[in-house]
Amino acid sequence: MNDIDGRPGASSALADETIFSVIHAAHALEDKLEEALEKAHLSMPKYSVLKELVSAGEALSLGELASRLSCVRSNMTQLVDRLEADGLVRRVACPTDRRSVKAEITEAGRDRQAEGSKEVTRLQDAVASSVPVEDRATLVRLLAHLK
Amino acid sequence: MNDIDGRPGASSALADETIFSVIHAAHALEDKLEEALEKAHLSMPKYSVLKELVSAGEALSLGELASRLSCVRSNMTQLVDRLEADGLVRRVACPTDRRSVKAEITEAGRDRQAEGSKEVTRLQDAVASSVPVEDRATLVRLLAHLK
DNA sequence: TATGTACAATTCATGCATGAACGATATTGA
DNA sequence: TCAATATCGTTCATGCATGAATTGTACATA
Repeated sequence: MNDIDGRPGASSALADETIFSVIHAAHALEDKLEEALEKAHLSMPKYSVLKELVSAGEALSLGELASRLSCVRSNMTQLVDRLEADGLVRRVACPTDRRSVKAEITEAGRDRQAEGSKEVTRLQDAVASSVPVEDRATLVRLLAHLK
Repeated sequence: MNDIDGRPGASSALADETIFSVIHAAHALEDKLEEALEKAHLSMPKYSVLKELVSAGEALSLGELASRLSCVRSNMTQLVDRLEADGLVRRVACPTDRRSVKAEITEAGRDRQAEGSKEVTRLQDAVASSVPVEDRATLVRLLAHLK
């Protein structure tokens, strides 16, 4: 006796506003993440770039970075501008393709990424442990589903 | 035998990147929503304001709108600027408090909100029906949890 | 009543995201 | 070889979000 309004699809305790609820919940999570990273003086986009550079283990072109972080190139241009101003990254010319510019992480960048990572891990643990054990498998499944 | 890395909290198939997965999934959902609303020539923030005004059934002060949509006032100032430029809303002076400005929806605004609502409902149904029946209760529970 | 405090909206600076237009360089194919 | 085409990064215009500073108004109380 759910599906009160009789619309097909809106059944079984899935409210009319589920989409907004999910988005809202994610935003709340995002805010927590931003808050945690702030302790390391980093924003999420900046942290993502540093993390990518560290895990790649080498300098990456701006286009490659944009592609890996799923954003447009012009965004990466600005982001790297800011990271460069912070001294966390530096632009280096690509020797094999003169159109391309690579972003190389600096020592300061490495340090900041490590600090950020600590904070992220802390939050990660807190959030993970707040998810009821019996719901974890479902969460993972839902996530895979909504890809 | 989960919890491979042995960190407390990071257990039972909850990967190290769960936070990012959730945020990423929500962003994907958000993109779909933006895409749907685009058919009604609306952005999510604009739609939210119109929806709030319709459901309130009366003009609301910018501060009230900001508070209901959980954003800062300066943001609402700009948003209403754009909505006003679109002819979907109009500013009216508050008779009882000369500091306050109310946003009143126009006829065009009402129409657009209705169009947007149709698109949102369509997407809502599609998403809802893509969530496995046996996972729905859990989803609702998780959402309530992450409030 | 005058004054200090609280509150409303705005403006400004900044960050982050997009897409269009552009110049420089690579690559392809006639 | 050289003209068309594709790709790379940048710039610019725009939207949306924040917080700080400002202006105008309301209100409490000394």
